[in-house]
Amino acid sequence: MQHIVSNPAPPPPGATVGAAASLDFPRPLVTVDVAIFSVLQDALQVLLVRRPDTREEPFAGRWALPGGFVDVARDASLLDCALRKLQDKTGVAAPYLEQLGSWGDAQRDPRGWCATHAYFALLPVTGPAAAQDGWWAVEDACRQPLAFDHATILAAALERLRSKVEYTSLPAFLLGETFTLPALQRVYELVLGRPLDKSAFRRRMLDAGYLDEAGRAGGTAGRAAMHYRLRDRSRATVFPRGFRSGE
Amino acid sequence: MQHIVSNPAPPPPGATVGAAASLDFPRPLVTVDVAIFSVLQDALQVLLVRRPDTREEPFAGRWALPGGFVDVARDASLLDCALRKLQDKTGVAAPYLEQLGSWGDAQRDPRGWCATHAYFALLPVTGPAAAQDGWWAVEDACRQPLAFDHATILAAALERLRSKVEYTSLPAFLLGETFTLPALQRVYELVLGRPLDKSAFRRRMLDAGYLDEAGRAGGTAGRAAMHYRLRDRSRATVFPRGFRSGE
DNA sequence: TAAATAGTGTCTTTCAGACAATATCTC
DNA sequence: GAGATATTGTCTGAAAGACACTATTTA
Repeated sequence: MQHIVSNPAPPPPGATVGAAASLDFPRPLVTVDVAIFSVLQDALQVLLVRRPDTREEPFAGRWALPGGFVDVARDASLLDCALRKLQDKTGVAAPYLEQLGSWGDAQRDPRGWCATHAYFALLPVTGPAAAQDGWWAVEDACRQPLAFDHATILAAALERLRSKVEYTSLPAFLLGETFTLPALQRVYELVLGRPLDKSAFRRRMLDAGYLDEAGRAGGTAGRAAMHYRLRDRSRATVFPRGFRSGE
Repeated sequence: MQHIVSNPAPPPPGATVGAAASLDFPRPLVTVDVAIFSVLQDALQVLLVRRPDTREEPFAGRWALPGGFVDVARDASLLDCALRKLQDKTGVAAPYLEQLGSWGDAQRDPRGWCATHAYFALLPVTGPAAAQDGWWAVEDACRQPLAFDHATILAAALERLRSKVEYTSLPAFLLGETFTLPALQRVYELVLGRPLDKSAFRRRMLDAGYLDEAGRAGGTAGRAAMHYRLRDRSRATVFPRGFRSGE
């Protein structure tokens, strides 16, 4: 049961030459899409873009996740492609970025068989970028009719995010360089949609040993909170258990 | 998820059909690979295939994960493509199959920019299929030099499997239609590489409520064990906690 | 009846949630 | 000092590991 792949068909765009006769078959379209999350106005938000409004574009004028075709000349890898999209839309170079999954079939894009590679990114948004439109509270974004199967992808991204927030340090990537434990707890609560116990929360974060103290800062009313910073921004910390074990 | 299905024309390779001028650019190669796991001879094994030994094939003669190009004419989706590969190699139609991730860059395939979509499958192997060569104990397979970046993919598959075995019912898909709790525990131990406590294990499995009794059967020495069957073969069960919480 | 394997009971430890108490900040 | 917020301490209940015990089968 050896499986020889050779499918005599019209030459693909960009087909190579020489001995590569067996590569002469139709290739799917290849795209990357990114679900970019942040916390703005005390809510979890996602960045959407409008599809170009030209006649020949599919889903013209619809809202969509940022993304587009892989450019084999510019993108060294799928990850690089995702980083490029992210840089284009947000100016952020190195956020938390994780591969979510792939969706590929003959139907999802009217232009032909297309496989998309979805990533999700977490980043803090500050200053003018926060005013940029395109930020949607996630509940609103989910109610919106999105281009392609982006509603499915967004739902999967949210599900993954909410699931991982139960047992990882992911929410820390939604905050800036330093942050307080109460602020972090608030983000956890926003994503999870339920309140957490203060004492248990602190124990969890501190015992995990993934935070470094970064000085005390005042400013608001009440006692000044200790600031912390991530010991390692390159990866999330996995806690030994999730919140509220059973239930 | 309203989804406009209109596929006006097959991907025009090189052609400029109507307004589709923007599709006229080089496309990556698109493949699917599957890490197929089973338990044979009291060990976790993975199925490898030999790359064709012809001169013009990359990695000729090397061992590799089963896989190959997506065939846009035959495969309705990436998942269908994975199922086809699986059917070809094992004859099994509906095993546990999960998407693992994508690896795509300009370097991994000498034939050009290539994105692969990796899946992993769990299935029981019985009768003659067990004699088929290509089954490798996972430790041996990992030591083998594999084609492409399949060593990376196999390592990721193993990591995912081992990680999920800590808190899901995945190992049950490595066994046949019915099985005993001692047999199931043995599979957990094989995958995890450490012994588990009998009492705690049974409590866990039974409390999760994902098993149905399937009659008692004797045969071997000692007391006859109760057989069980999965209540729902379409999805794995997630336990509220993992084994040995901290540590 | 002995050996082998399946299945149960119960004690202990661990740890997360609840919640009360204390500390420190601004005004 | 009052109000607001941060931080700590202690109790309690649930659940997993440890391990000894009981049950049922074959030889």
